[in-house]
Amino acid sequence: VTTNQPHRQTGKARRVTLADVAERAGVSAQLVSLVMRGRPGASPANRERVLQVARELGYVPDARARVLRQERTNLLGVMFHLQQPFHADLVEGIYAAADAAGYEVVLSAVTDTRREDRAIETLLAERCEALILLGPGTPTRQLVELAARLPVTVVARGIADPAIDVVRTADAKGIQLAVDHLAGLGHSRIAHVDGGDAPGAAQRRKGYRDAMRRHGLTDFIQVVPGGLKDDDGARATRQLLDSPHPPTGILAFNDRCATGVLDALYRARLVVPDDVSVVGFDDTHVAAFSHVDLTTVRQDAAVMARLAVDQAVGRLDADLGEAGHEAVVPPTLVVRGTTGTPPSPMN
Amino acid sequence: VTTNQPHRQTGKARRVTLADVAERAGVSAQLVSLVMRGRPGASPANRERVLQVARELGYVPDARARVLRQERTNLLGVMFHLQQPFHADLVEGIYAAADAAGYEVVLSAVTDTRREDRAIETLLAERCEALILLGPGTPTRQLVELAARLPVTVVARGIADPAIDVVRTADAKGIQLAVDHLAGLGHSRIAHVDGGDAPGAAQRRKGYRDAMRRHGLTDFIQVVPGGLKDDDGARATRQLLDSPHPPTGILAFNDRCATGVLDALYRARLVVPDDVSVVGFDDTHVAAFSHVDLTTVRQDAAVMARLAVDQAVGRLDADLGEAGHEAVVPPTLVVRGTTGTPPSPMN
DNA sequence: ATGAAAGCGCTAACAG
DNA sequence: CTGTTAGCGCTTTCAT
Repeated sequence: VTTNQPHRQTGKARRVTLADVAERAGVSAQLVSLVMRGRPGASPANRERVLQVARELGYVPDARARVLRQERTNLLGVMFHLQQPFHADLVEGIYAAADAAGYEVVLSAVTDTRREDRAIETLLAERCEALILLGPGTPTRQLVELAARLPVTVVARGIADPAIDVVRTADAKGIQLAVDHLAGLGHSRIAHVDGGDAPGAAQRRKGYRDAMRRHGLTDFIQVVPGGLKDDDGARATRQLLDSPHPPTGILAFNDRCATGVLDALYRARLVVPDDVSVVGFDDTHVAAFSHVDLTTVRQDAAVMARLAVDQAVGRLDADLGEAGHEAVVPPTLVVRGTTGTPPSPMN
Repeated sequence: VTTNQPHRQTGKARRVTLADVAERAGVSAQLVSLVMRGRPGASPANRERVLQVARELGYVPDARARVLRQERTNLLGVMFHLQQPFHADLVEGIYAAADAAGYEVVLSAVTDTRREDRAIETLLAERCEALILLGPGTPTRQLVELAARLPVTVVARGIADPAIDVVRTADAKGIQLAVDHLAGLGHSRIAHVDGGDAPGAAQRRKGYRDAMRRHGLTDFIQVVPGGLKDDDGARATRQLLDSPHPPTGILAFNDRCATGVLDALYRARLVVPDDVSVVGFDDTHVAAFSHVDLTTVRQDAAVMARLAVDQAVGRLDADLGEAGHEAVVPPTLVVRGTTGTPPSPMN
């Protein structure tokens, strides 16, 4: 039934409450509460009647009052970075997993003008029972303090503290896959444009060095300072091209960095993959863009999201004990069009 | 002060309340409330003392209880699509603008598994005073019903109903800029890969046709069915290349569609912009990726975000009257590397 | 400048 | 199956 009031109400318009529904339906408030939550304890006739009236009145239960009253809030707080495509994939998975576990998700974004501490504070104020932090840059010390208040799961960043649960990709393993792939194609001069102090960067550097050694390519190890953005990749690549023996293969810290690498190569009139092969990391949809067609190391967002929710819910519902849990998700290599055999097979 | 309890509390651990702070500080709860909100009415000594105790106890005010009690909630609900980069830009701007206007932002994402109606319902349950919906696909009829309950601002989709406020880019104007640009370079065969029934698609189609006529290119008008994704652009492009007189310029519905266009051209061994020029729409950071280097029509997310917040807040705080407001933001053309003079200047 | 009392909308615990 | 009572943590109103 459409209400025919003046169609713009003021912000102060009174909300339809549970009591309104009860009165109109001629039952107690308690009964309405049960019906709205889909709990047993109401006769079919009454249930039907209540739902009918609620619909008529446009009643929407007040989530805030509900949470205030309940012992448990069933709220999972998620902090994410708005400008990271990979976080969008994770949040999507978290919504699904939380739903399945019977939890609500409260989102709090980090932007240029809204820092992580602010985002976390909001989540605490909203009475979240546990926090899932995506790629936090907050110092470990502060995260540990936070974990003394409520369960904290960190995703996509390794934290070596037992107070905190972690879900991360096996970064070293991922970059090893990339090295194996290029070495298998016959590449020797394989360079790594790193991620500085970004989450996972240290592990990827180490994984790169180890893999190179395993392939007997110790002498060709070359790590240049990069970063998370395309500019970083482009800058690093120009530096690589200036060296006496430029690499025939480049492993970028992430996909975005890799696009910068591709651009710098392109501008230097080099052909990918004929002259130089390039591998990214993440498999964001940028990589899948057919125009970019980037060979990359794929992180499985859906699995990571589910594991993060499992850990948080596990702390809340079951008793996972005191020790911190670390879930390491194996990455996979997605071979696309930016990798091939090196120009001269024998160096 | 670090608490030295067993470091993982259970989910049922009691929260620190305002009353706890009051007791510990030896003052009334009311006084603590004033101090925490930074309102006048407390002596400097007491204020200092309360803040000190609050910090010691790790007290965080309960946003839900606060909202429940207050007449006004000062909450702005924002629905956005998690997988749309342009929405991320908008949300970022909305956070900033809301902050400046003294409002809190409640985020509700739309994903593959979480539909728009669910996202909106959550926002209502959270007691948001007004809603800002980014690129909603929800039928106009339902949006109008919603607007009978609370102020609704729709961003990036034109709604022709006075009940709803709208902020949108001047889509027709944007595509006209693109046509002007290509025509100015000497192009005649300029085709448009459209967006079907996506928000703004109809306006862009019309803008394209009008602009072509103005340039005396009526005979060259060619609209092919496209879509929002790169696959759509690639498919449409293959269709264009099959025609007897393929275009020398292609206007894609958006940046992502344009990357598909670029890919199809590339695979057909055509050189951009020497053989064909391509223009996108949105100026998402994909476009700015130096590797893609796409000439595109830029929508100003920051301005649109501020206008959306202004409209919502205007409805709440001031009285903007009953009429729906429509803010149309002028787009700008960003010329990059995918456009140039056509292969044969004449014809 | 400070305190006491009431109540926001809801659900938990109990009584019928 | 239904109704009553109390109270979640906070802010408002009124009194001091």
